[in-house]
Amino acid sequence: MKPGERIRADIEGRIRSGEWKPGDRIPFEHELVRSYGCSRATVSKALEMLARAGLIERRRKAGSFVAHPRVHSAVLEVPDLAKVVAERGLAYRWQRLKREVQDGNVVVTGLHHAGDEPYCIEQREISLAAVPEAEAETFADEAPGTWLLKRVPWSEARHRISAVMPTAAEARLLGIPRTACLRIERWTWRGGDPVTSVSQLFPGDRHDLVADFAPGA
Amino acid sequence: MKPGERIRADIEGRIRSGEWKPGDRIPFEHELVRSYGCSRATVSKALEMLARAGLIERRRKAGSFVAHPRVHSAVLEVPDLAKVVAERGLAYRWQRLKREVQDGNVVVTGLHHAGDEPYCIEQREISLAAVPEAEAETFADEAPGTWLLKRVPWSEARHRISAVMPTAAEARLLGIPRTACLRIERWTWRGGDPVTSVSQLFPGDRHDLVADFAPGA
DNA sequence: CAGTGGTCTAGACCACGCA
DNA sequence: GCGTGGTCTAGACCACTGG
Repeated sequence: MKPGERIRADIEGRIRSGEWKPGDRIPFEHELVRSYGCSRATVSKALEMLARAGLIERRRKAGSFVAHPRVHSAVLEVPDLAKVVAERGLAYRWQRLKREVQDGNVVVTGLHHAGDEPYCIEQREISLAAVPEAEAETFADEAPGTWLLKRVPWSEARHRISAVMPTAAEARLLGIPRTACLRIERWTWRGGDPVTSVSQLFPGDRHDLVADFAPGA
Repeated sequence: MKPGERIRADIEGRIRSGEWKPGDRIPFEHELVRSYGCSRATVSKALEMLARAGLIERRRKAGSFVAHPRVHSAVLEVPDLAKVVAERGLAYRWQRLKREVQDGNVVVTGLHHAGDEPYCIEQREISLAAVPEAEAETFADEAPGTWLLKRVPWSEARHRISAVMPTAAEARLLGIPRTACLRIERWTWRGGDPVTSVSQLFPGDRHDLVADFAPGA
């Protein structure tokens, strides 16, 4: 095992095992340099990785300390619907219901189907200022999310997840009684300018979100 | 500005602006060493930070490339309920409803209140194998989540978020009609051994989850 | 098999923050 | 002040992998 990796694994193990508890100071860099017989850059890099992973906090003059666990944070994956449906072994289909232009946005409404059943109602706005090519696009055959993925580079996003009752019209579209639905809203910007926003509505019994959290992994 | 930071900001800017698109190769390390007039370690560290942030991918022999954006991932914060309630300017209160021991687990059911209204039903199991001190704890005055935070070191967790209809009994406890609720379930392990699991049920109109995503931030 | 990134050494100066 | 981590230089060897 490489020296840096060994140092990192050693310390991480002592933290995860509980041998070193939140708040404890871990050895100074120069002490680790001596005990592991390697250069300071190597030790420093190992500690930096642990700090990035959130396992330790580093303070000048004071040293490095085992961090107190964050209350709870997790990486939430909001995957491509076509992929989710395919992984369940069902046929995926996009059905556009409406497309119009309003206030400089293309507004598209449609249904994602899994097998023969409706799976999600999507309402999306795309800013023509940010994505002028959207003007010429019908979104009849391809969901706007999939289309956008190919064109839009890196961006920032905010998600909001809530539980709502569907309106009568929404329940009819989804082919379900008026029962709890999961709503995922997402707003996307690039450089502060809005790119797109989307609201997706899922029958509560057919969709959920899973988020894993393994610090340092 | 420090050299490493400048290199990083430069490249990040070109990616975020769209000047360098997903799939584009960025200059080799040795080219950046020449053009910025600094050491390879500095360049390497800057690129490594960008790689960790997910903005670039590095491949031996081939070079470093602007990454294709992940479909959607976001950091979901699942904060302490007492804190959430306090931030809304409401009084927080925990009310234990039941505590029993079953199959080596302490099972606690209770209500989180915001102001004078019920805010969340919590059902929790705590493994006595992982947390033996829980045996002596009544959880009458302190919610088990808060209590655990102080005692349990680093752990892994999985979250599941779904929309459900409350049972009649749940609706009565929450003081709401039978309308959509958000359910958050969380399973926690340490070193592969289960520590605790919890199911929280919120009235859909009183709680939602927000997750931000700014790659590299 | 040549060139890339991955990792390492052995030094150095600096900025911060506690005393 | 002074010791800590933060950052940097100028080298070096190695492992992987694409051409």
